[in-house]
Amino acid sequence: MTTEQRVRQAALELFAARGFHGTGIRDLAVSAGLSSATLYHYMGTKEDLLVAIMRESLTRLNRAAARIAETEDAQDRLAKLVALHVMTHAVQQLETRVVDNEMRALSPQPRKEILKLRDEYEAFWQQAIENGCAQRRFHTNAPGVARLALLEMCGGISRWYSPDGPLSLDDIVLHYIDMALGMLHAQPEPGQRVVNEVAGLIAEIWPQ
Amino acid sequence: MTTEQRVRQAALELFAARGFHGTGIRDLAVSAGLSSATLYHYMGTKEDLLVAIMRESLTRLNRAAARIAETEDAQDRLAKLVALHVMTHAVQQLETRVVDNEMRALSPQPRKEILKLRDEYEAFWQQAIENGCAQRRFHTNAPGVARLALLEMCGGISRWYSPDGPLSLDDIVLHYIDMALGMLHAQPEPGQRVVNEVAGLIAEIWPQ
DNA sequence: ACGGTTCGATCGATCGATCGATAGACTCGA
DNA sequence: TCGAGTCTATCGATCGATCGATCGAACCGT
Repeated sequence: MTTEQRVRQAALELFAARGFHGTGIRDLAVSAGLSSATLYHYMGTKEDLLVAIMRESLTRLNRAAARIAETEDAQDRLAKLVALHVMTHAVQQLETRVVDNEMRALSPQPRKEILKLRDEYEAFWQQAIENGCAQRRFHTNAPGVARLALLEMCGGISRWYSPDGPLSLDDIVLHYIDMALGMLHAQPEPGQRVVNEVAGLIAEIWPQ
Repeated sequence: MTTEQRVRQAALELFAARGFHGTGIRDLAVSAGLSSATLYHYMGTKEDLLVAIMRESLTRLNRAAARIAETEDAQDRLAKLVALHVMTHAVQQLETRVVDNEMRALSPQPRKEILKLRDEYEAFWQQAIENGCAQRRFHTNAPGVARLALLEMCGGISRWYSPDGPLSLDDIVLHYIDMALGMLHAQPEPGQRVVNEVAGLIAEIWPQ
């Protein structure tokens, strides 16, 4: 791992655990194994570091969502979005926690950029829900409320998921798909096929 | 409004908007219309202020949930919990944002106390869900996952609700009840009666 | 000897918290 | 009624610590 990656990783862990304002430059330095001065050889300001973390996370999410948006079948498409959101919020837990909680720490200019990326992502959900409603596969009078409720429900997993829990991530994802389709009064969806597909997509977009 | 209440209100607004670590003593003082020294005549440490806000919010929530727990009918009981959670997270938006986001700012001792209150509250949900499953009114293989998903879904409203939105709060609550029962594959529940009941309960426990 | 890395020392600003002082309101014995 | 003593509320000044950030000098592989 390069030094820059170590800095990034340290920032990710500390921002997720203590928040942006709760993390000092010296904390970052200790965690990355550098002096606080050397830190500045690899990054700009502390805020630049935060923005870079958020930008990368949201950009990848959007890339994945754009691929999923090609799916024709309404249930499949929503199920894939749910799987993507739940799996990334579980596995890329630190990134998503930072994205979801530290938006307010951004100054106006970067905030605008990051908000645009987030809105772009939410639009994929809105389209998927409205598409399903138009096809009479989903039934809700308030697709906007449904979108917000779905996103909060699926994203919340980043607050509690642990790989050591009693259920496998696949099982959890299947439950979420079931609950999401239930929320929209849609026919249930077998699911495991969808989970496998999305897992492949994630492996492609979040390489290691 | 007493000075102490003004301090509390200023802290509530600033902690919710900028976070605990993002709020300085001098910010609090300006917002409360006092000098930073006078602030300490009305409060202990900054953390004491945070703990007091969290404790009051969670204590009230538990008092309301305990009353709802007396409800026999499973659908009614869950619908009431949903209504309570959604309405408080919408109306007492600042309090609930602070409770949900600033837990990590607490030092170990107060955190223990606050976590206990939160666990107490979540137990009411767990019991309501398991009770419904035992009566074959709800259908899920993972009541624990359902509880977490429901709480995140219902609590997320504190991130976006505004009284100026297109839907009335009552309508939103009805949608949430519908979605929650859908998630558990339960029979739908008329609902408005439940909303009115819970609104009365809230008015009793959060007086103004 | 050169360029990419590293760091100790330090900058001015701000942090949470405390100090002593002061002004006013109330209490109570003379 | 007066004055001494007490209590509450308030603030300017300031404490030591830490904040984010910068500097010049030293290090090191080539």
